[in-house]
Amino acid sequence: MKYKEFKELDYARIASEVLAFWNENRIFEQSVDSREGNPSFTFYEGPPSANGTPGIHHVMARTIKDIFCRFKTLQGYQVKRKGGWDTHGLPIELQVEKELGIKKEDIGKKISVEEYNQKCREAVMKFTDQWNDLTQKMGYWVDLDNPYVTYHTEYIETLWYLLKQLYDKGLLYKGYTIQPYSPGAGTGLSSHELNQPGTYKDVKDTSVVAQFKVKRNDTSEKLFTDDIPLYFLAWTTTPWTLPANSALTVGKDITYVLVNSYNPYTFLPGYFILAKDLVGKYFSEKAASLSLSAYQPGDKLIPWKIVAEYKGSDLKGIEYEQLLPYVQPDKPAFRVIIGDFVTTEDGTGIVHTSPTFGADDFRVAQQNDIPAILVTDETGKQVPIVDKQGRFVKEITDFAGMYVKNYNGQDESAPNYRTTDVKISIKLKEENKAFRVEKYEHTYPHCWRTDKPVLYYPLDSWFIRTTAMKDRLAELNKTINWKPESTGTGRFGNWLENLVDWNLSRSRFWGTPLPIWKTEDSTEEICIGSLAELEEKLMEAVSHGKGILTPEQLEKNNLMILKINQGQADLHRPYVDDIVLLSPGRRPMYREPDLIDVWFDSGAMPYAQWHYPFENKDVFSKNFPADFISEGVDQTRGWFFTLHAIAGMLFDSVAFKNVVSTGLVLDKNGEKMSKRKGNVINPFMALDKYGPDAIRWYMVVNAPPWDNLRFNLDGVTEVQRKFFGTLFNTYQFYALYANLDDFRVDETNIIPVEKRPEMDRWIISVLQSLIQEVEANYEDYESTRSTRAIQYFVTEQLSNWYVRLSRRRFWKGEMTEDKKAAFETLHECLLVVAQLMSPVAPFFGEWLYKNLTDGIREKAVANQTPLAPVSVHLTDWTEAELRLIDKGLEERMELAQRYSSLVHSLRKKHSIRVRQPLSRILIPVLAAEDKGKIQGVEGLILSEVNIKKVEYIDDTSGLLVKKIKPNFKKLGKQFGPRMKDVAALIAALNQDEIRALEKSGQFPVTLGGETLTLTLEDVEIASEDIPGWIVASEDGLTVALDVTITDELKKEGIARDVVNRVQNLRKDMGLEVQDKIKIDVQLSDELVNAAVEANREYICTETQALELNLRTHVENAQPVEMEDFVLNMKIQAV
RNA sequence: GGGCUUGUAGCUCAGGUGGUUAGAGCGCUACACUGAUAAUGUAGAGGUCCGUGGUUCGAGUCCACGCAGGCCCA
Repeated sequence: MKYKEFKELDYARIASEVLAFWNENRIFEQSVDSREGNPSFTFYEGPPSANGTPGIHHVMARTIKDIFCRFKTLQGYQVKRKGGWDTHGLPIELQVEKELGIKKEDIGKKISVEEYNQKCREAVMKFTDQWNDLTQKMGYWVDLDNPYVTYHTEYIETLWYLLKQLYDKGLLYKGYTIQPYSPGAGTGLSSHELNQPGTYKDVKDTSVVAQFKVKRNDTSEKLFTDDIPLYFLAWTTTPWTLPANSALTVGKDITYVLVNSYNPYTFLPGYFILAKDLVGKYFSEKAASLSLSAYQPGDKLIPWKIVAEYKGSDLKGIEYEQLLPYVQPDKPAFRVIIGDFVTTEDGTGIVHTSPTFGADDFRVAQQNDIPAILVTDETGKQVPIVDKQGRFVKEITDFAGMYVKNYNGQDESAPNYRTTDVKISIKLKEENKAFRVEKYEHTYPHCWRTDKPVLYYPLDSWFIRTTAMKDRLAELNKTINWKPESTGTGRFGNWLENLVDWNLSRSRFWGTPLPIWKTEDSTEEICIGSLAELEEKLMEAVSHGKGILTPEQLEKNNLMILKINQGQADLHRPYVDDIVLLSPGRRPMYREPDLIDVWFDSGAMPYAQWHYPFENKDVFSKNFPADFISEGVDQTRGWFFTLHAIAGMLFDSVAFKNVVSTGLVLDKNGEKMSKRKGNVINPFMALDKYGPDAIRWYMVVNAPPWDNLRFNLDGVTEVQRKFFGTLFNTYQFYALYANLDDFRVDETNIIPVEKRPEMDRWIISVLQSLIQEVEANYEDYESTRSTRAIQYFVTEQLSNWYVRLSRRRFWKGEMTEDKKAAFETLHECLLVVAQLMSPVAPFFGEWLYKNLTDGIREKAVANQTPLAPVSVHLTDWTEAELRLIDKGLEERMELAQRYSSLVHSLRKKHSIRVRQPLSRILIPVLAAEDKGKIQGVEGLILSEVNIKKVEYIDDTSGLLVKKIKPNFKKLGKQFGPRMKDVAALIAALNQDEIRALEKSGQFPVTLGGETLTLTLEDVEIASEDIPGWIVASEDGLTVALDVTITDELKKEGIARDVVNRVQNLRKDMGLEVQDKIKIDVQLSDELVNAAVEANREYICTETQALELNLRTHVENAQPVEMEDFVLNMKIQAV
């Protein structure tokens, strides 16, 4: 059986053939099954949502996932990869709304919740086919036959189990969150709704700089100098929130000043505290020089003076008197706290903080244990001082019942119309509590349905008390290996440090319902943790509920019991909403209407994918935590966090040990891909046109995966040409000559590496180093470094050096030991490359492996050798054989490459073509060992650059001109500031002095009267010149070339030219490599004739010519352009 | 506004712990080489290493402050 040869490299064909092979032989399944009993390597698949079409960035993310799973499989681990689908959530709901042409409030009215959810269920798997197609075509191995699906009842049951665990630990509670709220519409607004065009409008609001009077006590005493009162100045554009003030927030590093002046409305004296940068806004420059004591009430210019300066951190903890004391909080409040959101852009640098009416305020208050100002409503609930219609509650006596904004449609143009903000401002002015009141124009969000300003308002929500476990979560995070590290320590770590409770509630329809039932007065509640528990409670409700529950409720409960028994329970809305349970006090309990955040769904996949703990306990325990996960960096606070939080809180464990967060895929100009810009790259087109391997390889080799990738199809073409093209050609070369010789590698009869020629030992040595490097980098999740190393090896070392210099060995003569060694060496290199590359380029790696080994499979199977597996993905990782690494040899080969390059450059400079042989080069050697090294590769250099011999010249020849340079690294440390002088001294040494230094190893110099002894280590000496020769020199290597062309050399050059032209003619005639020919040359001038005559044998062997005749006239001869003449010749096949 | 991140040739990227001519590939120009090659070699053109300060004998590299892009969050 011959090695397969190919006309051209057809990426798409390779991909489709290999894919068919995998599917037919279930290679993926085998790659998992064949590792049964081995240690497992656990990977978690972050579930994609199949309601959208996959993009090119999914190819990126999945390539990274695939690489390490395949690599670990090669290493012998069993790597199960359960696929999954994320099926709940807002994007799906919005898409369905759009399809049906309805809005959120229509659900339950125009369409029943039941029908609506049915639509969502259908929509969510809409593009599953496309996703499966992509998975196949890109070669992503993941188990899609048994995926986990987040809307399945088993999945939800596990979620309920987990929620109940949290509930029982006291980590699930109901509280407030600040959300945009429209009193007019009576509903909260999602960020999506807030981003509708036209919601942000320019409005003029009354803004107030309020005076908060400092309480004089131990903490604040340092600020006082006399008995004049001190005030914090804080600015707000929403004066109606001032009765709800419970703290003032300052910036830690902002500078504040204490200004002595007077209130412009009451003319009373005071010290005012505000940010230094903003003094000019409130105190006139013209008044700065006026005397404070000369001030008369009513004066236009109010004198002022800065008397002290503080950092924000100095002010922390200082207490002040409540500004509008209508409602008292239940905990200590009214003090200065530190917040990261304070600026000195506008206002006073001190932020009025009311936890009920601002998200920042709420968060910073929570972090500092500042209570909100709340009142108790008629049902006994704690509520804010503004009700859901937008009116002040009765406790705000002076303003009770007033709308904080114009929500009741008052005529604003009426002559005595005053906004509530204005009324509050007047009160503050009168009470010496306002320092400035003015209109302020700014943009503010408005409800897109009512056109009224939005309020930021606290709404009921369920929270997971992540703050309770904050420290533990941060600690666990430190044990995770993040790639890149900064995402873990910075983006994720910093965020964990400032963690707030996880708001779990969503007021939607399609999602996992919160399994909590409550009595109407909230005094009794229950959290359900399993179907069994639900059934038990249902039975209880049914058997004791007569007369308490309505007949309809009882019937629905019965229906649910039936469904549970039939294994057909649907835990979605509206069915769960129909369930009414009984409390221990025998009162009806209704479900809390919220759904949970979809991120909880996906964060719970380690447990829910196995329906833990109801099933698969053993599978779970073997596969938790994950060894490896990978997703986009935008998941840091999404999936990465929810995985981490749930595992940390419930299992006191990390959820994953290694994580690669990938960057974004941008277009070639670094812009985000978007349909609008039309710069989106269709992944299916890209995979079809360029093949999956080139796309995958490009994505990895181009830049580390955590950097953003500028996806440029030209780059893919380059990878095709440069890497795959070269590798393909190298294989083709091997196949061509192996087939000619009918050669086949026999694993049981291989020439030991030690017995192969130096060239072979070199590439084998380099290959072992490559294996080490690639393995270490894969281990470290540095796939980019692995691919770069492989690419360098293939293009530079294997193809461009080993094959290029070894070609003759492959096509010359009969099968000899040397030829066999060459075949075996090249085979070995290609085989290892096939395996090393296979995690990244799984199709091409497979193709290469099979082409190299299919012909010897039977024998390999019979002998149970390493090549027995039918697929590269079933092979065992090739271990680097350290004994085969010969660093000395690698170093020598590098010398050969560098010297060759230098000689090439000399030839170029003097326009002497490489086919023209030259007699000699001179290489200066300063040390005997250098000479030895070069001699080892002398032959290679000579044949590469077409030179007859090397002559070495050493120091004693006296021919060398040397250059000396200080060793800055060493001397710099020693001499520091005097380094420049030392450098000058060294540069000034003459040839004799350098020689003296070299000879004795030391040389005295004087620096500023001090005698120093220079040693050889203090300097670098190189020979740079040989007088009278043409010389090239680079990085310490020097070579000189003798450019004399004797007649003899000239003739040889002509002969080589003849060979070249004959070869070209053969090619043109379409002859095969092994075809024999006959050459007739028409006599020409004497030199040419002599050249052909003298090199007859050489020409014949090179060109496979059986005879070469010089004739005075050749019929039908072809004129052939030579260097500086035309030769007529004829070639015939024989 | 905050956290993280990026900025080096026309393009894509390398440049441990600071050390004296800042590199590679692609692209461009010219010449050469080639019986595996869609390759390859040599040379040329192409750099304010984002800017400004600082530390240092010495900064692409360290520090500070900016500028510009990106992501996440407000």
